[in-house]
Parts: sequence; C-alpha cells; structure tokens
Amino acid sequence: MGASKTESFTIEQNELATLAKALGHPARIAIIEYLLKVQTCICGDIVMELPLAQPTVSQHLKELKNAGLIKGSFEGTSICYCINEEGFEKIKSFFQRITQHLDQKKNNCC
Amino acid sequence: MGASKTESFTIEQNELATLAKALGHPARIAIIEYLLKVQTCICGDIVMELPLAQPTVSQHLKELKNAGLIKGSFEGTSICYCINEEGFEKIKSFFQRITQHLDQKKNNCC
DNA sequence: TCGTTATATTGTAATATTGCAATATCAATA
DNA sequence: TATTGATATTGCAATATTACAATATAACGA
Repeated sequence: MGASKTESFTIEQNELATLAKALGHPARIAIIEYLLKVQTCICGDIVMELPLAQPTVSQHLKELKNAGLIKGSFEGTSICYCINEEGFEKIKSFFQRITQHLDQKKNNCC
Repeated sequence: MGASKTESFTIEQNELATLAKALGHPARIAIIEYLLKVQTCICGDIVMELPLAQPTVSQHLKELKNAGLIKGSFEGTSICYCINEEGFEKIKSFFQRITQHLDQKKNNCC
C-alpha cells in the first residue's frame, strides 16, 4: 500500500482535500500571495519572484491550476495567471461551516 | 533533490502550507467533519467511523494534532479529541485576506 | 496481578511529491 | 525561415506520505 484510499471517502471530502493539498506547499502559498500582491494578472515574472528553477515553478503553477485555484490565459508569448475565485469559494465555505459550528458550541468540553 | 525547499520561504508561508497540508487528505477532512458533527469531543469512536485501520487513523490524528488543528486530552482509558480553534483561526485569516483582495479588484483582468 | 481495552509506535512496502537538467513546444519577430 | 523568448514536458534522483501488521504502552476492572 501507500496510495491514498480516496475511494473510501466522499467526493466532497476528496475535493476539499485536493484544494487544501494544493495549498500545502510554501512555494504555492508564495505564488498565491504574489498574485494577490500585484493586484493584476502576472504575465511572466512569477519565475523570477520565486527561489526555484523554471520547471519547478511551472509544475507548481500546473498543480494550482489543476486544483482550480488559479487561471492562466495566453497573452501573446507569455501566459497571464490570476486567482480563480471559484476554487477559493469552495474552501471558504468549508471554513465558514467550521466557524459556525465553533461559534455554536463555544467550548462545551475540553 | 526531492525535499521541499522550505528554508527559501518565509515562516508564515511555511506555517500556512503546513496547516493546509494537514487538511490535504480526505481522511483528515473526514475526521474534522466528524468532530464538527458530533458537537462534543470524541472519546474513542473515531477509528470506527473511518474506513481505515487503527494505526492509520492514529497517524492522521497525530498529524492534525501536530499541525494545531485538533486537541486531545486524556479521559480515562480513552482520549478525547476536539477541534483546536487556534489553528483554524490562522487559516481563516489567510482566506479573509484573499477574499478582501478579490473584492477590491473585482476582475480587472482575465 | 492478569487480562482487557484504547491508543501509540515501529517497521516496511507501495506510492506520491519535489526539484531540476535537458529538452520540447510554440508564438513573435528579425 | 531561423532565432529568440516564454513556458511546458520528460526523466530521474532524493525524499515524503500513506497504509497496515505487529508490537508496545498504559489505564482500568476482575
């Protein structure tokens, strides 16, 4: 064994896990933060921003894109990346659910 | 290589990535959701709830605990697990930051 | 004390992730 | 069309994760 038993869990649980996993690397957090910082889309300079080689950055971008957390559109020679709100909405609603539950119970144990 | 170049990123970025990574597995999402569902702490029955063997569940619980997302306190023979609000606060504020940025820019490109 | 119950740890096999050099692709331009 | 520039893909080595059987630990009751 060794592979995740994804089939034993619900689709929603797997989706959330995939989104969280995509954010589970400092380089990918850094990419998201950079995209937020520059306020517009990035056409090209992400590689220069990160302390990683170009293929590695490309790979991280691909993972974020697959997870639905960023979008990339062609802009001439380069590619324009920006935040994909849809993906973040899904995670946000998960955390809202958690916050609601926590507010409701307010430490009735532990 | 193969190991994460964590030292190339900020402490905050690494912290966020660690939290996200801890949620990056369907079993751990399932554990969190179960803890929310039962409203109180769980003393023991988490293993029965999950389609995984006891050592595997124990391992996942350990990871969630290390990440600061759950707490466990001894309750006689068994252990009482519940959500650790602190950990979730950190992630929540990250997503709030994202939401704010997204509201500010409102699709000025892409 | 001895067994029972609940959980953790260890060891290990299977698989996944990370990082990068080398290379490929592909559009724009000289 | 040959070159350049930007990004993706491939291949591979190093490391990490996942899962579980076997075993250990530790508290409780008989």
